[in-house]
Amino acid sequence: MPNARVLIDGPSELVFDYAIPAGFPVQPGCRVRVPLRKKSATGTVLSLAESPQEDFALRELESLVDPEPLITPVLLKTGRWIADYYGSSLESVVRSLLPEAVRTEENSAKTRRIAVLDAPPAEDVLAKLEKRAARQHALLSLLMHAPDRRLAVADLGEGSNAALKALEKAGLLRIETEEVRRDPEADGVEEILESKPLVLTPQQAKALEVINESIATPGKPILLLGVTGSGKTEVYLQAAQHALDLGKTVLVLVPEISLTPQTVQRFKARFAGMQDKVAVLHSNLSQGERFDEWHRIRKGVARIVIGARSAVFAPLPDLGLILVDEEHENSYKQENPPRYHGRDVAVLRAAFEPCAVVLGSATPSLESWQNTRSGKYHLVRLDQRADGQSMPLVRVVDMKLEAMKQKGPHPILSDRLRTALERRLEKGEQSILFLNRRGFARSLQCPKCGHVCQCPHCAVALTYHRTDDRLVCHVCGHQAVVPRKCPECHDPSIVLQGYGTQKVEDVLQRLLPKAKFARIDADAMRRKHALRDTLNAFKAHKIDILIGTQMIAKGLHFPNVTLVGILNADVGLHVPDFRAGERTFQLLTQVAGRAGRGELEGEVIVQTFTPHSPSIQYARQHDFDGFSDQELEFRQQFSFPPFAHCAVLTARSTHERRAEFTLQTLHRRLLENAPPHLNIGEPLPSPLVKSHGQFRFQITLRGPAARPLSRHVQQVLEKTSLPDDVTVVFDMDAQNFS
DNA sequence: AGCACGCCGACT
DNA sequence: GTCGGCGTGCTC
Repeated sequence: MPNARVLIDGPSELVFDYAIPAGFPVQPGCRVRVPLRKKSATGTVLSLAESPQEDFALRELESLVDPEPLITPVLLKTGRWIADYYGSSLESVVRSLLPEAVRTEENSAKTRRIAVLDAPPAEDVLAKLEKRAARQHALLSLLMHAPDRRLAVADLGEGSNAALKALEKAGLLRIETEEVRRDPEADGVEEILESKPLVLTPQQAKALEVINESIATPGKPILLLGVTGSGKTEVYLQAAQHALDLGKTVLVLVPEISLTPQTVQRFKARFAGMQDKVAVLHSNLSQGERFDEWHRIRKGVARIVIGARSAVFAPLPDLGLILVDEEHENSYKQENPPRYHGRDVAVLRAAFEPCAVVLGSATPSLESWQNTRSGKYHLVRLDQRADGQSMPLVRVVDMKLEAMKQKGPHPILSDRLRTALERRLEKGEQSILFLNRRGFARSLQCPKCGHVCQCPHCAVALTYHRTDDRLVCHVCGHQAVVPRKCPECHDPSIVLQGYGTQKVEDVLQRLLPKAKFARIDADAMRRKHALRDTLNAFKAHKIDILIGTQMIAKGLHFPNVTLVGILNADVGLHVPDFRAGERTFQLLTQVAGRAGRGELEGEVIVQTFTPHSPSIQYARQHDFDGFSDQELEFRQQFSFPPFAHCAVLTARSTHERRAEFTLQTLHRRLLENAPPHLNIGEPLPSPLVKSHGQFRFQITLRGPAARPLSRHVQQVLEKTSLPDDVTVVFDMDAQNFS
């Protein structure tokens, strides 16, 4: 007799075997109630194991929480892989596989009561009621004229309850309950117009053919490298249609729902006629909505799921195709346990299912790119824009020269960009200005003693926000009042240094008083629907110039935009991260791709203090191959990803010394019995030494093989007991080094 | 001796 | 997480 191996809910990572009472249809992935000590607990069946001989009698499962397994075998297998590879607890993995809203027993489908009239009542009955029970008579006549002779009880108005009960008792009507979907999109004001498939270019058609073949017979993952404007989304849409036609389901992953509204909208528009077959998963769903969407997916009612990272675990049956849009985005990496990479999990799940998987990007990650070079992935290219337009012309402006010309240390706008903006205004065309820093000024600095106002909890300068006249920490959100004089030397001439989106808006408004501006950044978009409203206003040309942070970098398609200005392309280039160059190249390419997407030709102006950096020059030429060639050479030379796996072990604590000491202890143990070719870095302060009031130290590890690296670190962590006030975090395949 | 309190290990 | 065993230390 096999037993059920059960992971008990709760933070304690308990795995126990239970005997299965006769007649219990238990399978792996089932939710069960089990006896634990004197109480009962809930848990998840991980596997059915043949009796492991123990010296005590196993206790029996109490009951099945759900009649069928909630986790499919493939997802359970994927979950085990994640726990092992990323060194995360099974508990955290199951939490990802089964959202809180699904696991909580109190949650259930929402129902409503319906009054049903099976047959119209006899005349004499009606006549009798009319005299003696006016309310009952009114209800009956209402129902007789209702569609299908059905009405929701809730719609019958207050005070109908007694009458309703009487009618039910008399057998004149029935009360049914039916499930109602809590539709996350129900309050969506915007009308979605159904779109028809477009005629594909030969390149798109070829790409679609390759994907369709893979849907029929899953093989290698496909990397779809399509330049900005090449029509990747149309290929996605038609591939999705093909999978649906074959009776299969489709999973679409986007970097973050709120940042890619247009991709989501285009899917909704194409499949508008089948609203109930499209499910959208994102972090803003209420518990009830998430419960309903999840079960609609699991039951196979929803055939297309669009969602961010965590949607990679959507329990779709008959999965035929996974699309990972903007696969290079680092938001696919989860920054809390389990620290998985959504794109990598998608590739893994596709292999387990098996189904087709397409990774799409104009600027693929070097990891995926290297996989096409080694033959692990299949490469499909779209190197022409779908509308036949040429790529926008990119001009680079050296801001060192501009600073000399304008006789100021940090000019915001070059003459060239300013003239270009004016010309767009005259012609009635639109512009986008990109600046990767929000707020008004980067920092507040005293010219006398050099003191910079810093966050008391984090090792960063506070940013001045003019709208609320406060200093704000962009790491932890701490706010402070603006000092009148230098807190250090009491000099009153303390001044603002650098600039952010708020200041750009301010300066431009004075420079171009006739232009209409809007700003898109985390501060301006705090209000619900603010982003959607602003984008719609921009689309309707109620705004001439859009100023934004990276929120506007991707996925936006505005045909009337002919100018894109990148104000400071250097931000992000000089951070201590080996991916800095890659990120800058990706960002510049993505932002530049917003220009010239319609009939009109696009122009991009890039302002930089380092005009000759490879990231900027290759982006200028729209040359991904050139960039990746030289970048891969550098990565290979120094054994960085994609030629090695890179992980970070961080210790943090409010006590600086204890965090450092703990990490030193771990470092010593890591050096013992290390697997071959594992490069273990020295314990060093993190680039962001202090954050949220905690001091952070880290060790970087690099090795040719992922498993030996991950297992070695896990073994060391297992045998090392940590002080209570020190938190240690292991981040496998880390994307973020600060 | 009797009991409150807190630590720690086990829980199938 | 939660239960209970057990040692400590204080009181009757």
